[in-house]
Amino acid sequence: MAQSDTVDRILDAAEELFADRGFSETSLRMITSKARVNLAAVNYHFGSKNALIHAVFGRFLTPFSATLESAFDDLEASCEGTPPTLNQTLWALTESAVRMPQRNERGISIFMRLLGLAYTQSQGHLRKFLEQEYSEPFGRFMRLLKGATPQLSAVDRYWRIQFMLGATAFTMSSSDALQDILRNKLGVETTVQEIAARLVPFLAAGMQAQDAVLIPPTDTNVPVA
Amino acid sequence: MAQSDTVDRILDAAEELFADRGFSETSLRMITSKARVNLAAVNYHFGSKNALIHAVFGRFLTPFSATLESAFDDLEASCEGTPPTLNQTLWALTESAVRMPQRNERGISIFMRLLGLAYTQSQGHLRKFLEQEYSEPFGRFMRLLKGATPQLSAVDRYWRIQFMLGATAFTMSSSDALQDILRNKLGVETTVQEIAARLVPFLAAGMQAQDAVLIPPTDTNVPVA
DNA sequence: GTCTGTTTGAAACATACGTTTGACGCACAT
DNA sequence: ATGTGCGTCAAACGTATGTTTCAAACAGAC
Repeated sequence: MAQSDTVDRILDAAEELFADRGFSETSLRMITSKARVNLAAVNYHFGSKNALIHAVFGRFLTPFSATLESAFDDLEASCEGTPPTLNQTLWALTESAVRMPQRNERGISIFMRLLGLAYTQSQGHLRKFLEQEYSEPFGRFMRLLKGATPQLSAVDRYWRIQFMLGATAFTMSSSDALQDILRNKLGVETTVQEIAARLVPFLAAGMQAQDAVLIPPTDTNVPVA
Repeated sequence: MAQSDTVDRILDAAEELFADRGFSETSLRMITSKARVNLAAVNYHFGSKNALIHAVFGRFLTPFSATLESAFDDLEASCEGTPPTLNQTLWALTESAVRMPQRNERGISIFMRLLGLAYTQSQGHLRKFLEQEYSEPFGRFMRLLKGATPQLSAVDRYWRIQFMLGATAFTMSSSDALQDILRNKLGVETTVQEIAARLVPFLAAGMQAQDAVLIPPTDTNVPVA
C-alpha cells in the first residue's frame, strides 16, 4: 500500500501515553514500542517530538473546531438576533465535544486530559500554540460569553472566565485519577459526560454569582436560590 | 556556623524553578546553578531529587497547616455548635494562605502553582503523598465543607470540590501571566488578595448551584438570584 | 596542634533521551 | 529487468540527566 498505518499507530499510542504520563515524561521509545514501530519512524513521519505533539492535537482539534463552529451557527440561528444564554453556550461546547466520533470509549476523557495538560505543562507554549491555531472558534466562544453575561464588568468577566477554564482544565486533566478515587471511595462509576453535566451548572452558577463584595467574611451563606 | 544556608538556597531556587517549569522539566543542574551551590549538595542534603521536591512542599505546608488548624479552631469556636457556613470556611482557608509569612511577594502565587502541578504532574504521585502527609487539615477542611453543604449528595460534593480546587489552583498558578494580560488589555492592576476576593464568591455560588439536571440545554438562563 | 566529623568541590559514572545515519526491502513505472 | 522513491530497520550520535566518588576545606573538641 502507498501509506501504511504506521502514522496512525504512532498517533494512537502517543495520544494515550501523553494523556497518562504527560508530554515530557513520555519518551519516543515508549511510544514506538507501544505502537510496535521503529524508533526512527516518529522523526521520519513527523520530524520531531514536538511536531508529533502538535499532530496529536490536530487530529482531534481540527474536526472538533468544525463541529463547534456549526454548533455555534445553529445556536445563533435558533436565537434569531437575541444573544444565546450562558447555559446554551456552555452546552453547545460540551455537546460538541461529547458528540465527536471517538476512536474508543476513553476518547473524550483522553482528549480532555491532553487539553488540561496543554494549559499547565511546557510553560504554556502549547496553550499559546493552540489558541493561535484555533483562534477562530476560541474567539467566537469568548464573544458568546460576553453576550450571555452583559451584567458583568469586563474585569469580573475576565476573571470568571479564567475560573471556569481552570475548573474545566484541571478537572479534565486529572479526570482518570479522580474517577479512580471516586470508585474506590464510594464505589461509583462515572463517565466524562456525567462530569460535564455536573460541571456546567457549577460554572454557570459561578459565572452568574452576585458581584464580588471585596470585604471578606459574612456570617450567613450567600443566598443563591 | 553549624549549618550553612546551602539547604535554604537550594530550597529557594528549587521552589521557583519548579513553579516556573514543572518538576521533571527542572534539572538539578538548573537548581544548583541558580542557588550557586555545588551539584552534589542536593543529593548530600536531601538524598534525591524526589526528596527535594517533598522538602519544598514541606517547608511551606507544615507551617501553613498549623496556621490553618488554628484558623479552623477559631472558626468553630466562634460558631458554638452550629456548623460554619461555606463562605466562612472558604474565607478561613484563603485568609490563612494570604496571611502566611512570605519569602517574597510572589510567595503565594508560587506555592499555588506548585500545588496545582502536584495534582496534575507525575501521575498524581505527589498528590497522594501530600494528601497522606497532611491528611489532618485536609480531612478537616473536607468535613467543614460537608457541614456547610448538607444539601449536596456525596458524589455531587466530591466533584464540586474538584471544580473549586481546579479553579483555584489554575488561576493562582498562572496569576502572574493573567495579571499581565489584564494590565495590557484593560490597564488594571490586581493583587492576589483581590483575585481571592473575586474567586471566593464564584466558588461559593458554584458550590451551591441547584442540583445538576442531567438533561442538557434549557432556553433560559438558570435563575441564580 | 591534632584529631574527628561535617560540608563542599570537581570530576566521573551509568543511563536515558531526541535525533541522525546508511543500508536494506519492496512496490511500481519505465 | 531495471532503476527510482518511499518506508523500515538496527545502530550509532551527541547531549543531558540523576547520582556517586573521593579528595580537599572547614569547623569545633581535646
